[in-house]
Order: sequence, then structure tokens, then C-alpha cells
Amino acid sequence: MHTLALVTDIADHMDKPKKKRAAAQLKDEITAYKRRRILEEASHFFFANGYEATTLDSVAEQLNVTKPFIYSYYKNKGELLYEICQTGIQLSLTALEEALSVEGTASEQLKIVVERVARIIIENQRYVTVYLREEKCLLPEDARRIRDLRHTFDTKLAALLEKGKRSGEFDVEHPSRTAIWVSGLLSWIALWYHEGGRWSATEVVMDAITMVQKMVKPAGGAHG
Amino acid sequence: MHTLALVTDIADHMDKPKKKRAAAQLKDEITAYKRRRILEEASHFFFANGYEATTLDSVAEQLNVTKPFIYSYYKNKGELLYEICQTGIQLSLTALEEALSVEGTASEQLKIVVERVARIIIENQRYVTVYLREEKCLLPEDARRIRDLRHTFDTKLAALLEKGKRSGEFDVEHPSRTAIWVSGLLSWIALWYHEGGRWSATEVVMDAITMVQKMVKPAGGAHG
DNA sequence: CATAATTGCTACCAAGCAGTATAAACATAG
DNA sequence: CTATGTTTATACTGCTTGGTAGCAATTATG
Repeated sequence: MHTLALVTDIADHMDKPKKKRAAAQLKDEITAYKRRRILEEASHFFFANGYEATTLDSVAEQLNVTKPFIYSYYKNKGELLYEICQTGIQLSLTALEEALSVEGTASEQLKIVVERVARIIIENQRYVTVYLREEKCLLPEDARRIRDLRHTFDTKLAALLEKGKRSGEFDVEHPSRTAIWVSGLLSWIALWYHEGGRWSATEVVMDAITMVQKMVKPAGGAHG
Repeated sequence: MHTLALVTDIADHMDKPKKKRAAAQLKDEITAYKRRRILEEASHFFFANGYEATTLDSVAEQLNVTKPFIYSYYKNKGELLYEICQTGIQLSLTALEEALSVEGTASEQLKIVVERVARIIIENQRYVTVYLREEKCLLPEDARRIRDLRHTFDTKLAALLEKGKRSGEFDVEHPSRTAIWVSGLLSWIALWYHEGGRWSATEVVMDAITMVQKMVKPAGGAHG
């Protein structure tokens, strides 16, 4: 039982001086680990049944703990939802930023962006889908914070399209509007992809790249 | 009060023979009208607050009736959800079929399809969005019926892409896979469009047309 | 006007669930 | 072994809400 408590006694052989600090640090890590595990299981239920339809009792049962356990790591059910939504969009944003940090032409960067973000979205489908479906359940303040992240994502993507437009690599009338279509296409993957379904993750990623490239390709057909 | 009951006495001056039949017919129409009104208000709440978070009491209050009133027109809450989801996808499918019935080249037909379906999706955003978000709340059997409609939609769209591919108008490797991206792009409008937001419905529709045309355009740039 | 049928409402129940007060178990330190 | 703090469980509450049984009001008919 107590899936979460398996880690409790690893701090037991180290020289006195460091012990205090190290023990405190370890405790923090364990707390963080427990929070992650709770979030992970909650996301499974939210994904499968929806936020409102999921009971914290069922999440607790899955973890072999009880509801008050969850309440000692999260303030309430809404905080769980917020963290799940936040995770989904934050991972995508980080993937975007990392991809943008790779040197290259706009075309090359765009390809890397789509590839990495699409992969991240597939790997974290639960988080992204819950965000797309349950945004309305967030507290207004939480919803705003999430929207800001999303807006940052769209803005950075638009900047890349703008860059490609200036260099002549892309043909996009309104970079910021096109960015929303691209980001929508990527989000759509989360709602539509099904593990073990008709198409593999790799096929979906490659398709996404192709589609986005076509969406920005100049009429003349220059640049690949 | 009784917003729904305003229609009750229109059947009162007509020759005897027809009266019976006409009265019965009118009654049916009134029943149908009440059902539509209930559905419409319910869709507003489901759209704004989500299915689970919406109480039938609040829907009833909005209609100036009581909960048992709703239960005399719908079996239960789930039936309301089913009809809302069904409406969303059925309207899109009908729009697609009507657009396909217009004679023309594949390119011309595709443009009409995207234009009409996008318009329908914007006009019926509530129904489509609820379908996309709350599919998981449907009974398995209802969910299957809805999926079948969706599948029909994708299949007919794929056939159009296939036709354009054969005529050389489109460059699509896998029509059925591309159809899913196109249908996703259209669905995305429902989740993203916001009345009175930064972009008008017309702009969104025109953008959608442009994006889809680019997604299927041959590299050479022939056919517009 | 009386009778029958339809239509809607009042009042209620049972169940489910978020959240909590309190106690128990456990670990740590002296 | 005792004292102290921390972690987790037991057991409960208060509220919400889908759904219903039975009654009242309205309408249709002769």
C-alpha cells in the first residue's frame, strides 16, 4: 500500500554536518514527488471523465491514499485543475522557446518548432486536452494567467512568421493571425490523436510539419 | 411568465372537417417548438459553464418554467446533451452535403465547402463547442452515433480531396488524412472564435478558406 | 356547466461529493 | 523510553442536484 510512501527512508547514511540540510532538501523533493504523482493521476481522471465528474476520492483510491492526503498537498480541487492546465501550456511554450533558440533560417526554425511542439503535445496529451476542455472551470484569475501563457506562445510564433515573411521565405499576410491557425492546428492534435489509433505519433508529427509548411509557403514554390 | 406558452391559441377559426387534424398538427409543432427552446437555453448554459456544472433548475429558471417541465419534454439530462452534440455535427454535415451538391471543379467546391461549413460552425458555435468538449459525457451508444456522423463528414471531405487529386488540382498525399486536418481546422474555429473579438466572422471565414487552399495547393502553384 | 384530459407545478428524496475536525500512527530528538 | 512534531486516516457535515410522486390549474368536449 501507500504507493507514495516508498521513498521515506533513503536519508540514513551520511556524515553528521551535511545531514540536516540534506534531509530538509530530500523532504522537499519527496513533497514535490508526491505532488507530481497526485497531479499525474488526477490528470488521467480529468482526461477520461472530465473535471466535474471526477471525484477526489477516486483519485485518492488510485494512489492508495485518502482524500485528506490530497488536501494536505493541494488547497482544493481547483488548484489541481490549474496546475494541470498550466503544465499543458507551459510545456508547449518551453518546447517552442527551446526550438527557437536553435540557430537557422525561419523555415528551418519553423520546422523544428512544429516538430518539437507536436511531440510535446502528443506526449502530454492529457494535460493539453484538459486545458482545452476545462478552461471554463478555472477561476477567472487562474484563467487569465493561463491565457497569458497562451498569448506568449502565439506572439513568439507570430514573430517567427514575421521573420520568415521579411526574409521572403514565407508568404503570410498577417503573421499574428496565421500564428493562431498554426497554434490551433497543433492544439487540435491533442483533441484528435489517439494512441494506438490509425496513425502513429510520428506520422502525425510529420503531417503537422507538412501542413504548416504549406500554410506559409510562397506561391512561387521557392524555399522548401 | 411562461415564455413557452404564448403560442397556445392560434387554432381557432377554420372549417370543422380540417379542424381536428390541423389542431393535432399544431400541437406537434408547439411541442417541437418547446423542445427547441429548451435545447437552445440548455446549450447556452452548457457552453458557458459546462455540462456537469449546469443544473436543470437554472435552465428551467431561464425559461420561466420548472424542472419537471423539462422532464416532460426530455427523458433526462443526457438526452439534452445528445441532442446538442447531434445538432452541432449534423448542421455541419448538412452544410457540407449542400455545398458538395453545387456543380463545379474540385477547387470551386472546396472553397464553397469551407466557406459554408465555417459559417455554420460560427453561427452554431455553442452546439459545436459543447460537442467537442463534452463528448466524453455521452452514453457510449450516443457517442457512437455521433462519431458515425463525424466519420461521414470526414469521408465525404476526403472524397472531394481525392477528386481534386485525380484532376491534378490538389496536391495531397493521403486525402483521408488531409481531410482530418481540414476538418480539424474547421472545428478549431468553434473553440477559438469569439463574437465581438479581434476578428470578424467574415475575416475568420476568409482566413479558413485561404488556409485550406494552401494546404491542398500543388507545389507548382497551378490552379488558384 | 360538467367532465375528462392534458399540462405544469409544489414539494420532496436519495445520493454523491467537496471539504474538515479530530484522532491515530509514525518518526525524530533528547 | 518519553516528548514533540509531522504525516495520514477515520468519520463526519453541509450542500447540491438529478430525478419523481402527486397535486393544481388550465383547456377541450359535449
